[in-house]
Amino acid sequence: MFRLKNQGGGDSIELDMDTKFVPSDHEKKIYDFWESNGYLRPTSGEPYTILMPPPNANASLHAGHGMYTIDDIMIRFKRLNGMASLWIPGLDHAGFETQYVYEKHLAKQGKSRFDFERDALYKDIFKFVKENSGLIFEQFKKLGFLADWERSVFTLDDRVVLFVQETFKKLVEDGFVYRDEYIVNYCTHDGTSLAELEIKYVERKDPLYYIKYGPFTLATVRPETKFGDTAIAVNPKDSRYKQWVGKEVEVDGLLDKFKLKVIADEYVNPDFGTGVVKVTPAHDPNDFEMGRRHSLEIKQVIGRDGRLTEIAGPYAGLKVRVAREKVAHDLQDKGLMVKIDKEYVHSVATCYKCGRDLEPLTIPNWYIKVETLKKSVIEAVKKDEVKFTPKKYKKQMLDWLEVMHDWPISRQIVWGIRIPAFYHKKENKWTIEIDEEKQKELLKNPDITQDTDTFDTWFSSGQWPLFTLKEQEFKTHFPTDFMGTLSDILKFWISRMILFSLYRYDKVPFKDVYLWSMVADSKGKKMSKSRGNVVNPVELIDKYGADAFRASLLFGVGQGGIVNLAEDKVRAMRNFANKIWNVGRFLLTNRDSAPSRHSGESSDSRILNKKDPGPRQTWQASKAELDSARMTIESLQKEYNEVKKQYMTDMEQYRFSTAFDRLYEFIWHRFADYYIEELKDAVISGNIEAYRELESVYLNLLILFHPFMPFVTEAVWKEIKGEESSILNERI
RNA sequence: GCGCGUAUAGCUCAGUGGUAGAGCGCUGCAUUCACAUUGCAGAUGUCCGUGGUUCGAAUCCACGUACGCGCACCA
Repeated sequence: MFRLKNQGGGDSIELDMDTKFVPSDHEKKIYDFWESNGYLRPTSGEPYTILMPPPNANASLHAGHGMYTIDDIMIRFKRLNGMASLWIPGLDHAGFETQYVYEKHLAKQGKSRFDFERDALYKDIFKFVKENSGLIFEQFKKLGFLADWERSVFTLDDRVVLFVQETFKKLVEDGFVYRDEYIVNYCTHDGTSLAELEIKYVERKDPLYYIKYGPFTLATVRPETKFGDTAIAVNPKDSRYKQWVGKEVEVDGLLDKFKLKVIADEYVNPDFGTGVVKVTPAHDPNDFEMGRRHSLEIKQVIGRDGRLTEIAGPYAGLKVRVAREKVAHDLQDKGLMVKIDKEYVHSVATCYKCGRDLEPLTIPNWYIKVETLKKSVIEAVKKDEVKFTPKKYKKQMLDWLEVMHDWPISRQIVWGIRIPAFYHKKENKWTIEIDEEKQKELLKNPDITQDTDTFDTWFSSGQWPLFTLKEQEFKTHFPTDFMGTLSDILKFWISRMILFSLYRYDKVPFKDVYLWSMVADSKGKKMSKSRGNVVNPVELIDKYGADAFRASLLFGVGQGGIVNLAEDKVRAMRNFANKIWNVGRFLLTNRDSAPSRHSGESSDSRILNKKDPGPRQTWQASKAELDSARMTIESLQKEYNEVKKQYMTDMEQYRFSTAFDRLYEFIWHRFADYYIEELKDAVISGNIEAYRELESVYLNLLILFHPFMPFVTEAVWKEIKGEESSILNERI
């Protein structure tokens, strides 16, 4: 720490500023200062609003979260530009994710969620989440984030739940929701269906069985589903099979002989396998579609438990995988197996969470019809009402919107917002009721039950911008200004936020979307536990300081997207923070060499008041030396102005890395290495003009640089301007 | 298969129609000086390949190759 110690008569001033910037000596203290002095909340001025992408409530900081720094940079930058920056944080209940974590927690105690009643389980998870939440905000504070924590919104807050249910009700009333037996990808392990986006496809080698099927031979990887076949399909243009189309053929199954209709459908690729497909509408999405087109019966062979149903006769109760091998074996025994292609590579739908194969099953689900709703989203994106940075995401968004299908929003889990749909057994109809009193009233009728499913998490978080602001703020703060978030949730989240916002408020939720990419290891490889390359940001922050960590996410980062987090880089940034600190130290040391000091004036105004002519200059210098110093000063001024101009452009265009690199280069290699060295002799021997110029440019640089490295800039600012001052009160 | 992007020093990446750049790493020198978390100097490159446009291409264009991402398909 730096202190001016007035000893004795007060004339001898001793400098006591550490030769090194030690982050831990400053960061906590500075953050507390910001927090207790209201710097987390907006000042007066034009509103600038960012809604923080809500992290999972029970999450703790991982490297990817570091990129929230971008949002903080914008908040600080705009504040320094005189705007009323408001950053509203929040937490997401993250339905499936969190329940998954909780179930692992239960498993450790030898329990499973099936041991609990619905309400008890919900309460337990709620407690679990409450106990584990808040940690991430503390870590965000370590990173210096200037968010208004008191306004934090949790996606299970009462008013949020109500709002989300309201949206559902409105969607139902407007005819955008339907309930249907529909084929979904179901994880039999996690016990829930997943949306298209949550599926992870993996390439895998599986045997492709060529089996005899009536007069045909056909290829399948899933012989065990044959008990659910309700047709055989060929391509209508396939001359080989034309004679069979529309006829029934007798098939010798494993259990008995049965008759199947042969249908013609464009879906069938005549070049694949034998050009003949068995149609199992209950267990294959494409077959399901074909089944719809041809009004085929749906026969469930696999249950939600992942085991074969009684339709499978002797195979009933077997798990899918076991059944497959047994069926294949038995087919072979009966001479129905033509050949097995063991080299067949295909991609398999797996659960993104647990990695197990998903079972396409038919399950009743609430669906949102997106055909009409997405039109306005496409239009808004095309018209740049929402702008994307980097630009490539606009195209990606539009491409995806084109193929966006109806969205199944029911999840068979407890942790989430329960769907406010009530079923009348006798009348066989559904009622949507969001009023709690009326819900109780309904449930008094023994023939009425509430749907046990909850909404897909993205159904609620997709409405994030609609329930984070206060009612009256919609006039002044909406659309919000900036949405900085991870690129991999572009489709999950960004698209839905725009959709819901346009649906309910007829406005886009934000003007700019900035997508940062994955934070990877030093080699650009994705961090993963299995790879063992996961970097814990907290350790880096403790070791090198928050500023260094933040800066390392910006320094030398290309537009390609991947951010390499390398300890070397963090260390280099720590060194840079130290450089900034030491420039301040140099200036303070020499503040007192300026001989123009007179007792009645504070040191601040003496040095910083440019109007002060410094009349008592006793410095003796040759004219040549003076001229040389003056020329250097002019050149510094010019160079600084140019740097500032480019900085402003970079910042407005969200080229954070470029802005940072430029300042880094200028501060270190021009300002410190060149200008200070050039003017050093003059300063030391008392040329106050040179001193003032250096200090003035330095202070301005601190302001420009503050959004990137908030702590060190504030720390030096306080050294120079006093403990109670803050760089956040300055304007660029 | 379709679309998008990337390819530059040992590593990670900037960059520009006219002499090839940074950080880290490496080599040498300096040091009572704000900073050794420092400074100065230095070495290191078929700027992915091929062809084209041009007075001139690492830069623009085409094709190819490799990698990354998105989408679709996957019986």
